[in-house]
Amino acid sequence: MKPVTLKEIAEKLNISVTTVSKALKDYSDVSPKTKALVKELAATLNYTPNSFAVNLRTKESKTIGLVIPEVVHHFFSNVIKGIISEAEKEGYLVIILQSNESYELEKKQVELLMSHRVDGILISLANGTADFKHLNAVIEQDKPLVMFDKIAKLVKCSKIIIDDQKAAYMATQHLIDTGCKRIAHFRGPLLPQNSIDRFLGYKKALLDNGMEYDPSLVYLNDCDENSFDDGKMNAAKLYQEQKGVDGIFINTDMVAIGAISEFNRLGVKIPEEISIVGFSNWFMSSVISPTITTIDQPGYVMGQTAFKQLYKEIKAIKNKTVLSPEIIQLETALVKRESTKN
Amino acid sequence: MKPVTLKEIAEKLNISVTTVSKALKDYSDVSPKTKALVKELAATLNYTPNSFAVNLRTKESKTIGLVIPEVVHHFFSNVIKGIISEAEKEGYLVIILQSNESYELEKKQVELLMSHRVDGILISLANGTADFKHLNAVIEQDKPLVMFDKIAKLVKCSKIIIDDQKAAYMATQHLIDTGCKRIAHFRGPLLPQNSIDRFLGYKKALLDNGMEYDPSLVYLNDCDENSFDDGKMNAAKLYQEQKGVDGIFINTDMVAIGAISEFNRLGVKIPEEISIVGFSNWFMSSVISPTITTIDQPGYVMGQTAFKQLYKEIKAIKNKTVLSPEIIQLETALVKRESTKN
DNA sequence: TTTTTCAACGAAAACGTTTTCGATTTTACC
DNA sequence: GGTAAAATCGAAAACGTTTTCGTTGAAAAA
Repeated sequence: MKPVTLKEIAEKLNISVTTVSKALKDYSDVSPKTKALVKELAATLNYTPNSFAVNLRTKESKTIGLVIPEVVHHFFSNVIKGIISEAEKEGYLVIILQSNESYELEKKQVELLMSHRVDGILISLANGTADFKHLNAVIEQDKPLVMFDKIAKLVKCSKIIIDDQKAAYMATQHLIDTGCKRIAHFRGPLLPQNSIDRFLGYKKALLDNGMEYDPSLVYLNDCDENSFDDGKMNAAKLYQEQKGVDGIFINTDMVAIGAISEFNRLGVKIPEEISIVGFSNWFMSSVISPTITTIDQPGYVMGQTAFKQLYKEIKAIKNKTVLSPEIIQLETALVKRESTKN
Repeated sequence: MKPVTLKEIAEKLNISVTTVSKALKDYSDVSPKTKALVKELAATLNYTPNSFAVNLRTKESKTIGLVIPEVVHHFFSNVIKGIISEAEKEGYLVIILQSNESYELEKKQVELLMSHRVDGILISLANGTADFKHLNAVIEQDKPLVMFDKIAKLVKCSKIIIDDQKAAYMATQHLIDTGCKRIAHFRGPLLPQNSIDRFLGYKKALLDNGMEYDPSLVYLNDCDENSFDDGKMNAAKLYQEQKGVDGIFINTDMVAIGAISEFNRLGVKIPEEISIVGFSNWFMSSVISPTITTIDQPGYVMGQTAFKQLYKEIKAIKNKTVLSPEIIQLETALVKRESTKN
């Protein structure tokens, strides 16, 4: 019933706890015979080390924390999967917490993870987060912290990102290349870095192609999310304003799907009357009608990379070596589908 | 730099570790004055208890494990979210592991969680799992185990499920009510209980309505997943066989989406030529064209309920009271959309 | 033979808490 | 003043490991 301990094994074998512990860890100063005896008994008794005690001794728990804005989300699901699969290879477990795009909650979750003494923290910021005390506190305690996707440039830690600006440029350029003359942008919320960078890429593409940048063609969301309804609302607004828009670069596929749904309802033909490019390449975008041209964002690989970097830093701290933060940029690609003209 | 300990607080205040510990936990045998002193110093030093030591002493970690077949999955994402949000209320953290629909991996993950001594385990079985030793091992060690959605009837533990048979009956009845005369079923993999129950519900509905049950109209998947491609392949097969089918009840929305995609490609009109009912009410089903009539499966609530039940059992074990396993059935509902007539 | 070396083991401290139980001091009461 | 009761504190054991440092005995070298 009660879990077996080293002590019990030691007593049954009439040797010391020390020797049992060493035998199981293949120390060189225990004879092959006793090693065999100990290992055999441990196996038959189904011994597993008490990880609470091990943690206390070694000061590490082989557990990391992950804070993301939202679990029910195609991109983040993929990131989670990448992290878990990579962590597993190194024997790490992952505790997942949500910020629900709220700064307050994010702060609380980070503190919770710190109090549980995870070995490191992986985080993608809430859209509203503009204060970084809670993150700097982590770094000051010498606990590895790696940010991914939604990052803060001002925090001194490693970051795994894509080149949002370049990807947005690519997306906008594709609209231009396929004949769009007046291109709007659904920008999403104001704050997060990706939103800013995607906007900048959009603007740069327009200017580089000698097109006018018209601020009134940039549509913001009401709240800090990127929802289906945001897409619908902005599409309805754009339709009503009749500004002669023939192409839209949209911040996120989910919003693009909302927009398409609204345009379908209004009888606006895509891509004949309006071309649309989304962002992220959610699975859904490949099955909706029309299928959506979008930017492929490598969530799974981003998760893997983020963990690998965190792991490097965890090891570095154990060896008391200092690692300077790295910024790792992952490649993106344009996926052409039906929502833009050939 | 190094975390503050009780000992340090005690030394600074010239009192014993015991008193510090008790002061922080509001024991009645420490004076209000010292309580105030201790609490103040603890706050300014930013003291947080070393959870490794607490775990070792109290033999609990306030952490539970969750094993699911797949993270990138609309239904399971919602379950995860429900679990995390409910766990948070009680101060529990959630470690998530994937089985990738593999029995071997599932077994390994459960053992991993046991060796990390989580306080309880929540699990939804892999489709291939037919041997339950790893689960019975958990129960024998007196560790609370709650299964949800994909369960094994033979394991003596609490289960949170829906009435798959009833829901499938409802779905099939709706096809019949809207005029379908020859109804096929995409059954998914053979093994898991839901697959069996949904099939039984389908069959019962046919027979209750005086319709013929034709086994050749039941399509299985190639592998243990329920994928988009399974839907495409089965749809293609059904189309090719020309058996006069005018309605299909499909195991899962993802498969239904695959089927619809294939029918769209083949020019088969939905619902005019073939009506389709899916299962689970994935978000995607409400935006694809045509939108899919489906069964709403309450993932979020299922997650919440599963944690609540697990929590009850964790508390019970702490109090050394015995709780008999409960089977909790959640309600489902038919969501009528465009893929069925009227 | 004596000395040196080495293989094999164990005692004990440490990690930071929690909790029991006994000791001491203060207060209340007669 | 003396006694009983209550209030306040602390010593110490315990949780189960890991690791340092000694100790022992036997084998090897002198």
